Amino acid sequence: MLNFSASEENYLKTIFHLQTKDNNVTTNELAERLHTRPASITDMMKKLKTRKLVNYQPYQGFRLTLEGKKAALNIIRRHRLWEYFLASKLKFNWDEVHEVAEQLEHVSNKKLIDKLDEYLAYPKFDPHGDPIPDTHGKMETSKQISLAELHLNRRARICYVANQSELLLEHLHEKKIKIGALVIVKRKFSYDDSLEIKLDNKPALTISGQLAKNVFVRHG
Amino acid sequence: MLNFSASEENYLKTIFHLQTKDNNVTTNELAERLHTRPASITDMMKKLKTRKLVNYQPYQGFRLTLEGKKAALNIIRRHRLWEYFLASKLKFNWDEVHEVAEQLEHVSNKKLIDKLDEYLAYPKFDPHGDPIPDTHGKMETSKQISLAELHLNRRARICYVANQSELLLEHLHEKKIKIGALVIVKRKFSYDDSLEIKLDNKPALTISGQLAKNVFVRHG
DNA sequence: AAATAAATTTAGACAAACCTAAAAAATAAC
DNA sequence: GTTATTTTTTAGGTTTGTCTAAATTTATTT
Ligand SMILES: [Mn+2]
Ligand SMILES: [Mn+2]
Ligand SMILES: [Mn+2]
Ligand SMILES: [Mn+2]
Repeated sequence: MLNFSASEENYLKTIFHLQTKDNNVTTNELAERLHTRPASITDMMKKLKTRKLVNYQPYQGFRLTLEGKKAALNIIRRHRLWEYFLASKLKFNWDEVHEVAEQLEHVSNKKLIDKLDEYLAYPKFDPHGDPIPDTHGKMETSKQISLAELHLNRRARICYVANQSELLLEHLHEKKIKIGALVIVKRKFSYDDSLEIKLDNKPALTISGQLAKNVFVRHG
Repeated sequence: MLNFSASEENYLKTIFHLQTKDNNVTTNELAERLHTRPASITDMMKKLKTRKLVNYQPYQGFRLTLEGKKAALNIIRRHRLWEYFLASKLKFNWDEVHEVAEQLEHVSNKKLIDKLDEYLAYPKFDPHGDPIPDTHGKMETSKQISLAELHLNRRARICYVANQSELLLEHLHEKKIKIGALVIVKRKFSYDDSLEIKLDNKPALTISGQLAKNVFVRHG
């Protein structure tokens, strides 16, 4: 595994998070996410291309090569292991760990990370409910469950919406419920199966049992 | 506490280690220690001077201001706490921790370090026997003892030589025993009070009881 | 299909932290 | 007290990663 600068690592990691099966990442998208200017993205893409970490053709966007993906998973592994350490050992709140892990993830020493993993007893998920890649880049693809099935106080992420009718999508928009949001079920009312949930740590809101059955999450 | 770049932190820390009560640090000395060129040192001293972290007059060498010393102690605190963590929690060997701590020390987040300190139960010495500064920069000034008094297998550092006769100094030179070296007593022979010691983890050597009584160390 | 707008790339600069080679100052040797 | 040596500084470059402004390409409107 080669060595990357902190900047290169942040680019690789962020491209990984933005790219999907069928869509390349665009220059503006990445610039916004990294709080830099589009010109800087182009500069770095040229560099990462010569290092064979991204596939990139001018004006066509870019995506990680296999090499690039391996590197990104390694950085994500470090980030999430440190987040787990901060929460479980140092008693940080789960919403304070990200900022610190952003720095710790760039300390590159394989033995350090593997020993940390061992010390933490090989955790499978970070404090946000995101899966932690192992040494080989493999990670849990926790099965999807509906919000109705999610246990109380377990963090999960919204990943899918079933039965995507106009009305349902509109309703989700109203309630500001989005794919990728962090969700915690705080109370369950068996009277009508309604739920009190928290989204991205914002004030609680109540949703109907019907809605809960159509919103799917991963890891709870 | 202001924010420093990793480079600035390395300069500050190293000046702290090199400066003594009466001697300023010289350009060449620092360049050699940091594996850079003298010209780079001059560049950085100008910069640190404008930031009021060092006192520096061209050609006169330099030393830390009070501000600079405070900053340096903070970096040393981080370095040694991480070394302690790596050795005590992650089961690194004591001679592997320094390299990793060189990277971790630059992660600057006060809460992280204070929580780490708490988690480690406020250790007073790092795995090399060097004292760990507390939040205010205070640290143990472990009392000096002679090598003859040092317990078996306890790490200590040579800090002083009593009765500095020509012969003694020459003898120390022969045996390559230097101030600052890490020393561990591996065996004690009561027959003649001679000791078998290890210096800086190199092959063991034997020294006489007379020599041991005149070489002083801190922390065992 | 032309015109307009948006996205992206290029050109040219800049700061941080290095470097080499030359000049200047301080020390040491005659 | 000159001369020679060592130390330090200055001058001028380089690399990495950023930026702004202008040019170019692609996408969207009419
Ligand atoms: Mn995170
Ligand atoms: Mn992150
Ligand atoms: Mn160390
Ligand atoms: Mn140490």
